[in-house]
Amino acid sequence: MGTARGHTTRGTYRHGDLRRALLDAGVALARVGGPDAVVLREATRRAGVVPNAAYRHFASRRALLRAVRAAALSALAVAIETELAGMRRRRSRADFARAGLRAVGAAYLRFARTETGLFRTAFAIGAEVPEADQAERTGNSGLSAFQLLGTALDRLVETGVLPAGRRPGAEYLAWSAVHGLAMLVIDGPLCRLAPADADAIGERLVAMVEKGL
Amino acid sequence: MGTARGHTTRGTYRHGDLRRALLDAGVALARVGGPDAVVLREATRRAGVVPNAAYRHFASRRALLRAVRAAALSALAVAIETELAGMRRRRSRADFARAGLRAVGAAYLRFARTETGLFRTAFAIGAEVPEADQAERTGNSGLSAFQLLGTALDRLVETGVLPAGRRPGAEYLAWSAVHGLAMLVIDGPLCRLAPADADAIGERLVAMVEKGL
DNA sequence: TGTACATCAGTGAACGCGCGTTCACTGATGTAC
DNA sequence: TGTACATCAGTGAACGCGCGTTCACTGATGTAC
Repeated sequence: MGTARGHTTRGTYRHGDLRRALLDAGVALARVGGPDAVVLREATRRAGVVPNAAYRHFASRRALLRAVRAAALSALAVAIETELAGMRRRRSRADFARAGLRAVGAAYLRFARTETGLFRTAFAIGAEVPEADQAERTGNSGLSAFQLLGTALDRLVETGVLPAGRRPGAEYLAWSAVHGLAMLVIDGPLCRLAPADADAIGERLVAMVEKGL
Repeated sequence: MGTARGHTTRGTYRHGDLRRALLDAGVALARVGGPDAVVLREATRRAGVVPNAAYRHFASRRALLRAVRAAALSALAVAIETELAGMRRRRSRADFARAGLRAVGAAYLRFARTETGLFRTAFAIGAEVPEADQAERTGNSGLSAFQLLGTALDRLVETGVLPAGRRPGAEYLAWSAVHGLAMLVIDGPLCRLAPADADAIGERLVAMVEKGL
Protein backbone atom coordinates (compact mmCIF):
# COMPACT_ATOMS: atom_id res chain seq x y z
CA MET A 1 0.00 0.00 0.00
CA GLY A 2 3.02 2.26 0.52
CA THR A 3 4.27 4.39 -2.32
CA ALA A 4 7.58 2.53 -2.42
CA ARG A 5 7.13 -1.16 -1.81
CA GLY A 6 8.41 -2.35 1.52
CA HIS A 7 9.91 0.92 2.56
CA THR A 8 6.98 2.52 4.27
CA THR A 9 6.66 -0.29 6.78
CA ARG A 10 10.12 -0.82 8.05
CA GLY A 11 10.83 -3.28 10.84
CA THR A 12 14.33 -2.22 11.60
CA TYR A 13 15.62 1.10 12.74
CA ARG A 14 18.15 1.17 9.96
CA HIS A 15 16.80 1.32 6.50
CA GLY A 16 19.14 -1.09 4.84
CA ASP A 17 19.89 0.67 1.61
CA LEU A 18 18.47 4.15 1.80
CA ARG A 19 20.72 5.49 -0.91
CA ARG A 20 19.33 2.96 -3.35
CA ALA A 21 15.76 3.64 -2.18
CA LEU A 22 16.17 7.40 -2.64
CA LEU A 23 17.69 6.93 -6.06
CA ASP A 24 14.87 4.59 -7.08
CA ALA A 25 12.30 7.08 -5.80
CA GLY A 26 14.08 9.85 -7.66
CA VAL A 27 14.00 7.86 -10.88
CA ALA A 28 10.31 7.11 -10.37
CA LEU A 29 9.64 10.82 -9.91
CA ALA A 30 11.68 11.71 -12.97
CA ARG A 31 9.80 9.16 -15.07
CA VAL A 32 6.53 10.86 -14.34
CA GLY A 33 7.46 14.51 -14.12
CA GLY A 34 10.91 15.07 -15.52
CA PRO A 35 13.82 16.72 -13.72
CA ASP A 36 11.74 19.27 -11.81
CA ALA A 37 9.78 16.45 -10.21
CA VAL A 38 12.89 15.10 -8.55
CA VAL A 39 12.13 16.62 -5.19
CA LEU A 40 14.23 15.63 -2.21
CA ARG A 41 11.39 15.67 0.30
CA GLU A 42 9.16 13.55 -1.90
CA ALA A 43 11.92 11.01 -2.42
CA THR A 44 12.39 10.64 1.34
CA ARG A 45 8.64 10.38 1.79
CA ARG A 46 8.55 7.49 -0.66
CA ALA A 47 11.47 5.86 1.06
CA GLY A 48 9.51 6.11 4.32
CA VAL A 49 12.10 8.26 5.96
CA VAL A 50 12.38 11.72 7.47
CA PRO A 51 13.41 14.48 5.00
CA ASN A 52 16.88 15.24 6.29
CA ALA A 53 17.85 11.57 6.31
CA ALA A 54 18.66 12.04 2.65
CA TYR A 55 21.70 14.09 3.59
CA ARG A 56 23.46 10.95 4.83
CA HIS A 57 23.62 9.83 1.21
CA PHE A 58 23.37 12.92 -0.98
CA ALA A 59 25.04 16.23 -0.29
CA SER A 60 22.13 18.16 -1.72
CA ARG A 61 19.11 17.95 -3.94
CA ARG A 62 21.37 18.61 -6.92
CA ALA A 63 23.49 15.62 -6.02
CA LEU A 64 20.41 13.41 -6.03
CA LEU A 65 19.34 14.86 -9.35
CA ARG A 66 22.76 14.16 -10.81
CA ALA A 67 22.51 10.54 -9.74
CA VAL A 68 19.04 10.26 -11.25
CA ARG A 69 20.30 11.79 -14.47
CA ALA A 70 23.12 9.29 -14.65
CA ALA A 71 20.56 6.51 -14.22
CA ALA A 72 18.43 7.98 -16.99
CA LEU A 73 21.40 8.12 -19.35
CA SER A 74 22.16 4.55 -18.47
CA ALA A 75 18.59 3.50 -19.20
CA LEU A 76 18.84 5.16 -22.59
CA ALA A 77 22.05 3.28 -23.38
CA VAL A 78 20.42 0.02 -22.32
CA ALA A 79 17.42 0.71 -24.57
CA ILE A 80 19.73 1.18 -27.53
CA GLU A 81 21.74 -1.93 -26.68
CA THR A 82 18.55 -3.97 -26.48
CA GLU A 83 17.45 -2.74 -29.89
CA LEU A 84 20.84 -3.58 -31.36
CA ALA A 85 20.83 -7.02 -29.77
CA GLY A 86 17.44 -7.77 -31.32
CA MET A 87 18.55 -7.08 -34.87
CA ARG A 88 18.09 -9.91 -37.31
CA ARG A 89 20.71 -10.95 -39.83
CA ARG A 90 21.06 -9.21 -43.19
CA ARG A 91 22.33 -10.18 -46.62
CA SER A 92 25.49 -8.13 -46.48
CA ARG A 93 27.61 -6.60 -43.80
CA ALA A 94 26.86 -3.23 -45.36
CA ASP A 95 23.13 -3.75 -44.94
CA PHE A 96 23.71 -4.85 -41.38
CA ALA A 97 25.72 -1.72 -40.68
CA ARG A 98 23.00 0.44 -42.16
CA ALA A 99 20.39 -1.32 -40.07
CA GLY A 100 22.57 -0.72 -37.03
CA LEU A 101 22.39 3.03 -37.48
CA ARG A 102 18.65 2.84 -37.99
CA ALA A 103 18.32 0.75 -34.85
CA VAL A 104 20.17 3.33 -32.78
CA GLY A 105 17.94 6.09 -34.11
CA ALA A 106 14.75 4.15 -33.65
CA ALA A 107 15.62 3.14 -30.09
CA TYR A 108 16.54 6.71 -29.22
CA LEU A 109 13.24 8.00 -30.52
CA ARG A 110 11.21 5.28 -28.86
CA PHE A 111 12.92 5.92 -25.55
CA ALA A 112 12.15 9.62 -25.85
CA ARG A 113 8.51 8.84 -26.54
CA THR A 114 7.90 6.08 -24.00
CA GLU A 115 10.20 7.33 -21.24
CA THR A 116 9.67 11.03 -21.75
CA GLY A 117 10.37 11.99 -18.17
CA LEU A 118 13.64 10.10 -18.04
CA PHE A 119 14.65 11.44 -21.43
CA ARG A 120 14.05 14.99 -20.35
CA THR A 121 15.95 14.33 -17.16
CA ALA A 122 18.87 12.85 -19.05
CA PHE A 123 19.21 16.06 -21.02
CA ALA A 124 18.18 18.39 -18.26
CA ILE A 125 18.73 22.08 -18.51
CA GLY A 126 22.01 23.34 -17.23
CA ALA A 127 23.42 19.86 -17.34
CA GLU A 128 26.94 20.19 -16.03
CA VAL A 129 28.80 17.22 -17.36
CA PRO A 130 31.01 15.73 -14.68
CA GLU A 131 33.37 13.37 -16.44
CA ALA A 132 34.00 11.32 -13.33
CA ASP A 133 30.95 9.11 -13.01
CA GLN A 134 30.92 8.21 -16.68
CA ALA A 135 30.48 4.56 -15.76
CA GLU A 136 27.05 5.17 -14.32
CA ARG A 137 25.84 6.54 -17.60
CA THR A 138 26.52 3.50 -19.69
CA GLY A 139 24.54 0.43 -20.57
CA ASN A 140 25.49 -3.16 -19.91
CA SER A 141 28.20 -3.08 -22.52
CA GLY A 142 29.91 -0.23 -20.76
CA LEU A 143 29.21 2.12 -23.64
CA SER A 144 27.19 5.30 -23.46
CA ALA A 145 24.43 6.10 -25.93
CA PHE A 146 26.80 8.44 -27.71
CA GLN A 147 29.46 5.76 -27.96
CA LEU A 148 26.95 3.25 -29.28
CA LEU A 149 26.10 5.69 -32.04
CA GLY A 150 29.82 6.10 -32.70
CA THR A 151 30.39 2.39 -33.15
CA ALA A 152 27.37 2.17 -35.45
CA LEU A 153 28.99 4.85 -37.61
CA ASP A 154 32.31 3.02 -37.46
CA ARG A 155 30.59 -0.06 -38.92
CA LEU A 156 29.35 2.08 -41.80
CA VAL A 157 32.91 3.12 -42.55
CA GLU A 158 34.25 -0.42 -42.21
CA THR A 159 31.72 -1.74 -44.69
CA GLY A 160 32.38 1.05 -47.13
CA VAL A 161 28.97 2.68 -46.82
CA LEU A 162 30.38 5.87 -45.37
CA PRO A 163 33.60 7.40 -46.75
CA ALA A 164 36.20 7.52 -44.00
CA GLY A 165 36.74 11.21 -44.63
CA ARG A 166 33.18 11.95 -43.57
CA ARG A 167 33.40 9.96 -40.38
CA PRO A 168 34.91 12.57 -38.00
CA GLY A 169 32.16 14.48 -36.24
CA ALA A 170 29.45 12.48 -37.95
CA GLU A 171 27.96 11.51 -34.59
CA TYR A 172 27.16 15.13 -33.91
CA LEU A 173 25.16 15.38 -37.10
CA ALA A 174 23.27 12.14 -36.64
CA TRP A 175 22.68 12.83 -33.00
CA SER A 176 21.37 16.33 -33.67
CA ALA A 177 18.84 15.12 -36.18
CA VAL A 178 17.41 12.40 -33.99
CA HIS A 179 17.59 14.44 -30.81
CA GLY A 180 15.78 17.33 -32.45
CA LEU A 181 12.92 15.19 -33.60
CA ALA A 182 12.71 13.64 -30.15
CA MET A 183 12.47 17.07 -28.56
CA LEU A 184 9.90 18.40 -30.98
CA VAL A 185 7.79 15.30 -30.58
CA ILE A 186 7.83 14.92 -26.82
CA ASP A 187 7.13 18.43 -25.69
CA GLY A 188 7.43 20.65 -28.65
CA PRO A 189 5.23 21.77 -31.49
CA LEU A 190 5.05 18.25 -32.90
CA CYS A 191 3.57 16.73 -29.78
CA ARG A 192 0.15 16.44 -31.40
CA LEU A 193 1.50 14.01 -33.96
CA ALA A 194 0.11 10.49 -33.86
CA PRO A 195 2.74 7.96 -32.78
CA ALA A 196 2.54 6.28 -36.17
CA ASP A 197 3.27 9.56 -37.95
CA ALA A 198 6.14 10.24 -35.57
CA ASP A 199 7.55 6.83 -36.42
CA ALA A 200 7.25 7.51 -40.11
CA ILE A 201 9.04 10.82 -39.79
CA GLY A 202 11.67 9.14 -37.65
CA GLU A 203 12.38 6.63 -40.38
CA ARG A 204 12.57 9.29 -43.03
CA LEU A 205 14.86 11.30 -40.78
CA VAL A 206 17.31 8.46 -40.28
CA ALA A 207 17.22 7.78 -44.01
CA MET A 208 18.03 11.43 -44.60
CA VAL A 209 20.95 11.24 -42.21
CA GLU A 210 22.30 8.12 -43.87
CA LYS A 211 22.05 9.66 -47.29
CA GLY A 212 23.26 13.09 -46.27
CA LEU A 213 26.24 12.12 -44.20
CA MET B 1 18.50 53.20 -11.72
CA GLY B 2 15.30 51.17 -11.51
CA THR B 3 15.18 47.67 -12.86
CA ALA B 4 12.69 48.62 -15.54
CA ARG B 5 13.38 52.03 -16.93
CA GLY B 6 10.89 54.67 -15.95
CA HIS B 7 8.52 52.31 -14.22
CA THR B 8 9.94 52.33 -10.72
CA THR B 9 9.41 56.06 -10.31
CA ARG B 10 5.88 56.65 -11.40
CA GLY B 11 4.27 60.05 -11.16
CA THR B 12 0.76 59.01 -11.88
CA TYR B 13 -1.45 56.64 -9.98
CA ARG B 14 -2.21 54.67 -13.07
CA HIS B 15 0.68 52.91 -14.67
CA GLY B 16 -0.13 53.66 -18.25
CA ASP B 17 0.59 50.35 -19.87
CA LEU B 18 1.16 47.80 -17.19
CA ARG B 19 0.39 44.89 -19.43
CA ARG B 20 3.20 45.89 -21.74
CA ALA B 21 5.54 46.53 -18.80
CA LEU B 22 4.82 43.11 -17.31
CA LEU B 23 5.33 41.43 -20.64
CA ASP B 24 8.61 43.27 -21.18
CA ALA B 25 9.76 42.32 -17.70
CA GLY B 26 8.75 38.73 -18.37
CA VAL B 27 10.74 38.70 -21.58
CA ALA B 28 13.74 40.18 -19.79
CA LEU B 29 13.48 37.45 -17.16
CA ALA B 30 13.14 34.76 -19.80
CA ARG B 31 16.18 36.04 -21.65
CA VAL B 32 18.35 35.56 -18.62
CA GLY B 33 16.88 32.51 -16.97
CA GLY B 34 14.56 30.73 -19.35
CA PRO B 35 10.92 29.84 -18.71
CA ASP B 36 11.33 29.06 -15.00
CA ALA B 37 12.63 32.56 -14.44
CA VAL B 38 9.36 34.09 -15.58
CA VAL B 39 8.09 34.74 -12.09
CA LEU B 40 5.00 36.81 -11.64
CA ARG B 41 6.13 38.59 -8.49
CA GLU B 42 9.46 39.54 -10.01
CA ALA B 43 7.76 40.90 -13.10
CA THR B 44 5.54 43.13 -10.96
CA ARG B 45 8.55 44.21 -8.92
CA ARG B 46 10.29 45.32 -12.10
CA ALA B 47 7.19 47.12 -13.26
CA GLY B 48 7.19 48.97 -9.92
CA VAL B 49 3.83 47.63 -8.95
CA VAL B 50 2.30 45.52 -6.21
CA PRO B 51 2.24 41.75 -6.95
CA ASN B 52 -1.47 41.25 -7.38
CA ALA B 53 -1.74 44.14 -9.81
CA ALA B 54 -0.66 41.66 -12.47
CA TYR B 55 -4.04 39.99 -12.25
CA ARG B 56 -5.67 42.96 -13.97
CA HIS B 57 -3.81 41.93 -17.10
CA PHE B 58 -2.99 38.25 -16.82
CA ALA B 59 -5.27 35.60 -15.40
CA SER B 60 -2.36 33.70 -13.90
CA ARG B 61 1.35 33.17 -14.01
CA ARG B 62 0.81 30.67 -16.81
CA ALA B 63 -0.98 33.29 -18.87
CA LEU B 64 1.99 35.63 -18.51
CA LEU B 65 4.33 32.82 -19.47
CA ARG B 66 2.25 32.09 -22.54
CA ALA B 67 2.50 35.70 -23.63
CA VAL B 68 6.25 35.69 -23.07
CA ARG B 69 6.56 32.50 -25.08
CA ALA B 70 4.64 34.04 -27.95
CA ALA B 71 7.03 37.00 -27.86
CA ALA B 72 10.00 34.63 -27.89
CA LEU B 73 8.65 32.79 -30.93
CA SER B 74 8.11 36.12 -32.60
CA ALA B 75 11.69 37.16 -31.88
CA LEU B 76 12.91 33.94 -33.43
CA ALA B 77 10.88 34.57 -36.57
CA VAL B 78 12.24 38.11 -36.79
CA ALA B 79 15.81 36.82 -36.44
CA ILE B 80 15.26 34.49 -39.37
CA GLU B 81 13.62 37.22 -41.44
CA THR B 82 16.56 39.52 -40.81
CA GLU B 83 19.01 36.87 -41.91
CA LEU B 84 16.99 36.24 -45.06
CA ALA B 85 16.75 39.95 -45.80
CA GLY B 86 20.52 40.28 -45.55
CA MET B 87 21.26 37.65 -48.19
CA ARG B 88 23.32 38.77 -51.13
CA ARG B 89 22.52 37.85 -54.70
CA ARG B 90 23.67 34.58 -56.23
CA ARG B 91 24.46 33.34 -59.71
CA SER B 92 21.38 31.26 -60.14
CA ARG B 93 17.99 31.06 -58.58
CA ALA B 94 18.87 27.55 -57.47
CA ASP B 95 21.90 28.80 -55.57
CA PHE B 96 19.80 31.50 -54.02
CA ALA B 97 17.25 28.96 -52.90
CA ARG B 98 19.96 26.81 -51.38
CA ALA B 99 21.41 29.80 -49.60
CA GLY B 100 17.93 30.56 -48.29
CA LEU B 101 17.71 27.24 -46.50
CA ARG B 102 21.18 27.71 -45.08
CA ALA B 103 20.21 31.18 -43.89
CA VAL B 104 17.19 29.84 -42.03
CA GLY B 105 19.31 27.18 -40.35
CA ALA B 106 22.10 29.56 -39.47
CA ALA B 107 19.74 32.16 -38.03
CA TYR B 108 17.96 29.50 -35.99
CA LEU B 109 21.22 28.25 -34.53
CA ARG B 110 22.54 31.71 -33.84
CA PHE B 111 19.32 32.68 -32.09
CA ALA B 112 19.55 29.57 -29.94
CA ARG B 113 23.12 30.44 -28.99
CA THR B 114 22.79 34.17 -28.44
CA GLU B 115 19.25 34.23 -27.03
CA THR B 116 19.36 30.97 -25.14
CA GLY B 117 16.83 31.96 -22.55
CA LEU B 118 14.28 33.08 -25.11
CA PHE B 119 14.92 30.00 -27.21
CA ARG B 120 14.32 27.70 -24.26
CA THR B 121 11.21 29.66 -23.40
CA ALA B 122 9.91 29.41 -26.94
CA PHE B 123 10.10 25.64 -26.75
CA ALA B 124 9.22 25.35 -23.11
CA ILE B 125 8.33 22.07 -21.58
CA GLY B 126 4.69 21.15 -21.67
CA ALA B 127 4.09 23.77 -24.29
CA GLU B 128 0.41 23.63 -25.00
CA VAL B 129 -0.10 25.05 -28.44
CA PRO B 130 -3.03 27.44 -28.51
CA GLU B 131 -3.81 28.10 -32.15
CA ALA B 132 -5.56 31.35 -31.43
CA ASP B 133 -2.78 33.85 -30.86
CA GLN B 134 -0.79 32.62 -33.83
CA ALA B 135 -0.28 36.20 -34.93
CA GLU B 136 1.82 37.03 -31.91
CA ARG B 137 4.26 34.30 -32.81
CA THR B 138 5.18 35.62 -36.18
CA GLY B 139 7.78 38.03 -37.45
CA ASN B 140 7.21 41.23 -39.35
CA SER B 141 6.20 39.34 -42.47
CA GLY B 142 3.41 37.63 -40.60
CA LEU B 143 5.09 34.25 -40.98
CA SER B 144 6.23 32.04 -38.14
CA ALA B 145 9.69 30.48 -38.02
CA PHE B 146 8.18 27.23 -39.18
CA GLN B 147 6.49 28.90 -42.11
CA LEU B 148 9.69 30.69 -43.09
CA LEU B 149 11.39 27.32 -43.24
CA GLY B 150 8.51 26.05 -45.35
CA THR B 151 8.83 28.81 -47.93
CA ALA B 152 12.58 28.24 -48.09
CA LEU B 153 11.87 24.62 -48.95
CA ASP B 154 9.27 25.70 -51.49
CA ARG B 155 11.94 27.75 -53.25
CA LEU B 156 14.11 24.65 -53.45
CA VAL B 157 11.29 22.83 -55.19
CA GLU B 158 10.55 25.73 -57.52
CA THR B 159 14.16 25.92 -58.65
CA GLY B 160 14.37 22.19 -59.16
CA VAL B 161 16.85 21.56 -56.38
CA LEU B 162 14.43 19.44 -54.40
CA PRO B 163 12.16 16.92 -56.15
CA ALA B 164 8.56 17.85 -55.51
CA GLY B 165 7.85 14.36 -54.25
CA ARG B 166 10.19 14.87 -51.34
CA ARG B 167 8.71 18.19 -50.33
CA PRO B 168 5.81 17.06 -48.09
CA GLY B 169 6.96 16.82 -44.51
CA ALA B 170 10.44 18.01 -45.36
CA GLU B 171 10.18 20.83 -42.85
CA TYR B 172 9.94 18.32 -40.05
CA LEU B 173 13.20 16.73 -41.09
CA ALA B 174 15.09 19.97 -41.55
CA TRP B 175 13.66 21.43 -38.39
CA SER B 176 14.55 18.36 -36.35
CA ALA B 177 18.16 18.43 -37.43
CA VAL B 178 18.71 22.09 -36.65
CA HIS B 179 16.63 22.05 -33.50
CA GLY B 180 18.54 19.06 -32.17
CA LEU B 181 21.90 20.69 -32.66
CA ALA B 182 20.60 23.84 -31.02
CA MET B 183 19.45 21.87 -27.99
CA LEU B 184 22.64 19.88 -27.65
CA VAL B 185 24.73 22.99 -27.96
CA ILE B 186 22.88 25.30 -25.63
CA ASP B 187 22.32 23.11 -22.63
CA GLY B 188 23.22 19.61 -23.63
CA PRO B 189 26.35 17.54 -23.87
CA LEU B 190 27.75 19.76 -26.62
CA CYS B 191 27.69 22.91 -24.54
CA ARG B 192 31.46 22.82 -24.09
CA LEU B 193 31.97 23.26 -27.81
CA ALA B 194 33.65 26.47 -28.91
CA PRO B 195 31.27 28.75 -30.84
CA ALA B 196 33.40 28.37 -33.96
CA ASP B 197 33.16 24.59 -33.79
CA ALA B 198 29.44 24.83 -33.24
CA ASP B 199 29.17 27.01 -36.33
CA ALA B 200 31.19 24.51 -38.35
CA ILE B 201 28.97 21.65 -37.25
CA GLY B 202 25.93 23.75 -38.01
CA GLU B 203 27.10 24.30 -41.56
CA ARG B 204 27.85 20.63 -42.05
CA LEU B 205 24.46 19.80 -40.60
CA VAL B 206 22.55 22.04 -42.99
CA ALA B 207 24.63 20.66 -45.85
CA MET B 208 23.66 17.16 -44.74
CA VAL B 209 20.00 18.12 -44.66
CA GLU B 210 20.18 19.65 -48.12
CA LYS B 211 21.87 16.58 -49.51
CA GLY B 212 19.80 14.05 -47.63
CA LEU B 213 16.36 15.50 -48.21
C1' DT C 1 31.24 -16.12 24.64
C1' DG C 2 30.28 -11.88 27.02
C1' DT C 3 30.64 -6.98 27.76
C1' DA C 4 31.96 -1.81 26.85
C1' DC C 5 32.09 1.28 23.53
C1' DA C 6 32.49 4.08 19.24
C1' DT C 7 30.17 4.82 15.00
C1' DC C 8 26.91 6.90 12.27
C1' DA C 9 22.15 6.12 10.02
C1' DG C 10 17.97 7.92 10.81
C1' DT C 11 14.94 11.19 14.15
C1' DG C 12 12.35 15.32 15.55
C1' DA C 13 11.74 19.95 15.36
C1' DA C 14 12.42 23.97 13.32
C1' DC C 15 14.18 27.86 10.14
C1' DG C 16 13.52 31.15 6.37
C1' DC C 17 12.26 31.61 1.79
C1' DG C 18 9.65 33.14 -2.20
C1' DC C 19 6.07 31.76 -4.48
C1' DG C 20 0.99 32.23 -6.55
C1' DT C 21 -3.20 33.81 -5.32
C1' DT C 22 -7.37 35.99 -2.74
C1' DC C 23 -9.67 39.71 -0.26
C1' DA C 24 -11.71 44.13 0.57
C1' DC C 25 -10.14 48.69 -0.39
C1' DT C 26 -9.21 53.48 -2.70
C1' DG C 27 -8.82 56.96 -5.61
C1' DA C 28 -7.66 58.79 -10.46
C1' DT C 29 -9.85 58.72 -14.82
C1' DG C 30 -13.27 59.41 -18.36
C1' DT C 31 -18.23 59.88 -19.37
C1' DA C 32 -23.12 61.40 -19.07
C1' DC C 33 -25.85 64.93 -18.04
C1' DT D 1 -18.18 74.52 -19.46
C1' DG D 2 -19.18 72.46 -14.97
C1' DT D 3 -20.57 68.78 -11.91
C1' DA D 4 -21.99 63.82 -10.31
C1' DC D 5 -20.90 59.47 -10.89
C1' DA D 6 -19.55 54.79 -12.43
C1' DT D 7 -15.55 52.32 -13.71
C1' DC D 8 -11.73 49.68 -12.84
C1' DA D 9 -6.42 49.93 -12.37
C1' DG D 10 -3.54 49.55 -8.76
C1' DT D 11 -3.14 49.13 -3.23
C1' DG D 12 -2.26 46.87 1.23
C1' DA D 13 -2.35 43.00 3.87
C1' DA D 14 -2.56 38.47 4.31
C1' DC D 15 -3.07 33.25 3.34
C1' DG D 16 -1.14 28.63 2.87
C1' DC D 17 2.13 26.01 0.58
C1' DG D 18 6.10 22.99 -0.02
C1' DC D 19 10.53 23.48 -0.54
C1' DG D 20 15.82 22.78 0.82
C1' DT D 21 18.52 22.77 4.62
C1' DT D 22 20.44 23.00 9.62
C1' DC D 23 20.56 21.61 14.45
C1' DA D 24 21.14 18.70 18.37
C1' DC D 25 19.56 14.15 19.38
C1' DT D 26 19.08 8.81 19.91
C1' DG D 27 19.63 4.31 19.57
C1' DA D 28 20.76 0.03 16.68
C1' DT D 29 24.81 -1.92 14.83
C1' DG D 30 29.36 -3.95 14.60
C1' DT D 31 33.96 -4.14 16.72
C1' DA D 32 37.69 -4.50 20.24
C1' DC D 33 38.86 -6.45 24.23
